Amino acid sequence: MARPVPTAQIISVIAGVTKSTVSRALQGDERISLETRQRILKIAEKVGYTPNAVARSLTTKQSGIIGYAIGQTENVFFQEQLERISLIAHERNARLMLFSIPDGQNVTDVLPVMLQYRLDGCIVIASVPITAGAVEKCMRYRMPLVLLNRIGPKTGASSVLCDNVGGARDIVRFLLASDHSRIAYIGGRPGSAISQDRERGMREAFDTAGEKLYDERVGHFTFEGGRQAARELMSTKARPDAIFAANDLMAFGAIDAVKEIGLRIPEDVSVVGFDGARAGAWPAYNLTTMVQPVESMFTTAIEFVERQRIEPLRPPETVYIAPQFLQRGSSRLPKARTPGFVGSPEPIRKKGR
Amino acid sequence: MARPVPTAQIISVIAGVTKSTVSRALQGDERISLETRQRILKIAEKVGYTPNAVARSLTTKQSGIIGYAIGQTENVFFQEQLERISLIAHERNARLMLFSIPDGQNVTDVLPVMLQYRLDGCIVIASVPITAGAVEKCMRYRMPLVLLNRIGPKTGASSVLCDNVGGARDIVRFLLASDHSRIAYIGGRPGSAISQDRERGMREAFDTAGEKLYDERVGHFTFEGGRQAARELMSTKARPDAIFAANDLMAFGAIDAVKEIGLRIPEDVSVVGFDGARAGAWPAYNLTTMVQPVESMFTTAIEFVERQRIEPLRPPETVYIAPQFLQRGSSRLPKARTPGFVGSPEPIRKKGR
DNA sequence: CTGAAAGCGCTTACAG
DNA sequence: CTGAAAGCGCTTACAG
Repeated sequence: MARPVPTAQIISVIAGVTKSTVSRALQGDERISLETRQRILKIAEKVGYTPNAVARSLTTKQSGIIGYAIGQTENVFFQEQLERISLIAHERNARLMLFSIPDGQNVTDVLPVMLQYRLDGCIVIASVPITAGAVEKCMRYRMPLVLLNRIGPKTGASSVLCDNVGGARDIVRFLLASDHSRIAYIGGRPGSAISQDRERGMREAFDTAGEKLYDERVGHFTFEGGRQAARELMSTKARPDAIFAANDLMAFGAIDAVKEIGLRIPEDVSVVGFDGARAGAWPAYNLTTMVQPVESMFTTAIEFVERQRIEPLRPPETVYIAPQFLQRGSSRLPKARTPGFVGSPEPIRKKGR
Repeated sequence: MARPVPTAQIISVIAGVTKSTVSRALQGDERISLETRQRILKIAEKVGYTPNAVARSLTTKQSGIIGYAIGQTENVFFQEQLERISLIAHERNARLMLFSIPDGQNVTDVLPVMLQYRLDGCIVIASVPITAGAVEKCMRYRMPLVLLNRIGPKTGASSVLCDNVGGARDIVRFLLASDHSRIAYIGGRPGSAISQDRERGMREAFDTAGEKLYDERVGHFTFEGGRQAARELMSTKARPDAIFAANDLMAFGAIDAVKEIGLRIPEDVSVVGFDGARAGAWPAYNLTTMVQPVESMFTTAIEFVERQRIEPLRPPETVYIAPQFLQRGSSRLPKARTPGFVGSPEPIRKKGR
């Protein structure tokens, strides 16, 4: 009943070999005779042996655990993806340890715990503040750090970004190509890197096209922010005929605001977001958006952790991955197919900027 | 530059004591003289020492890690809460290791990994299937198992549940008290425990009141299911004047369906959900709902893990925690305040049923 | 093909 | 008040 949890030691006794042999056999080491290996496997199976990962970690100096730091943000996009992300990690033989950073705190506050567990690395989403000191400490402890959607302070951390600049640019190009002439923009949190990148892409697209942004507001990436912004935008005499919100959450708020005023989407105004949040698929929103390539972003992040672990002197890397345009019903179709605009570019990767 | 990660060993050398003393000093052991303790603390600080939790786990046989198994469900309610949940865990000095169970798999499929890490326990949300075999294996490995929102197979796992029966009952009572006479119900996934509990509460309330359920459909807990169900319900000659959906996601779908038909909420029909999902706060939904007491549910789950670890022979426990009614705009107000209905019961706990 | 030994970095009875 | 020693359950050069 209360029999002890089986160890390699007891298997070795049963098999009449040493635990070295058991350890090797369990790892499928070819140097152990097939006969012995099979015998040991069988015994392990029978006693219900499960290797102790803690002990293994101690000797191999690999925990097999990657930290994943999420922030207390209202924009739950990356939380929505968590099951996917966790699955991707497990497929790559990594476990995810979750760290939730409360508002007002930053990575430094949980760093001690991360370090204690000797994590193989840590992935930090954009909404979590990080300091140069934290990056340095991670380097000292050789814990690879991968930042999502932003470049870190000091060059000690790798970065995996959605191509926010390019994505925003494509959205504006799409809106222009679909005969919108009064395009308004709702920006995110002014300080944030994502916000700045998306805004830059947006402006570049207008410049390139020789067109002008019609109006703009700041929505702080929140639902209410987007709602309020849209309310203001739509209350002018000559209303915009398109709203590009820097994230989906604000776009949802904007759509609700537009409907509250009694206007129709997309007949009176097109609304486009950025992210690919779930609720965008709901009929109430049916949101045209630029989908972040979560799958490849996360796979890449884990690869970065892995590489850095194997090759500690390898310099940190940065990669941009193209988002995918998803056209739904919240935006007007182009009157005529404009060959200039490519709807859904292949998700290509580009190094550097 | 490439200086090694400091250990208790090197601190002991610097301090001129043994590592036993260092270990004790760092734990604040009163038996070590204050002078020595402070000296060691200072040195630890200076060299940037971080204890190795892996090594500690090996000796203490406590990993400090709790598994958290989530399913591949469309209903992201518990995913939305993940940052809260992770925070609660950290506050109680536990780390969360995430396990994502793909559709069609169950806990058994990830159990080996959970066991390998010698988790202090594992919390499993209701959407993840679990077998009696898995429960047994956890017991053999003395890994406490806590099930959320359902009772496990065999009595080897503890359970923490939202009082789904009582919550559903209160919703029906509320609807009856607010002068609805044709109340329809959209059920969840027929096989699921949550679904059955909520349905039972619903029926009990009608029986007790001597009233009858007007109509019903099955929505499988999905957005589309709720939408389709509502579409059908509302296309009858004498439409329901209230819809109670067994979860918020279906309620969202139902609301969209109702609006698509051109009807108003709550004037033409009240819609009430169950869960307390974020989107319920958005103006598009503004959903009256029964909020699951996530905070206390999770705190309790961690406490259960903790207790069972300390006292392995302690029998598994089951607790029901009252949800909290949240009235928003999707439901009609009672014509007259009915003293019979208590809107927001205090979140009380009751043992057993 | 297998074993004996050392070691990973801690903690904790047992002494003194 | 502190130390010497054993042990947690593995892995992995080094031998043979």
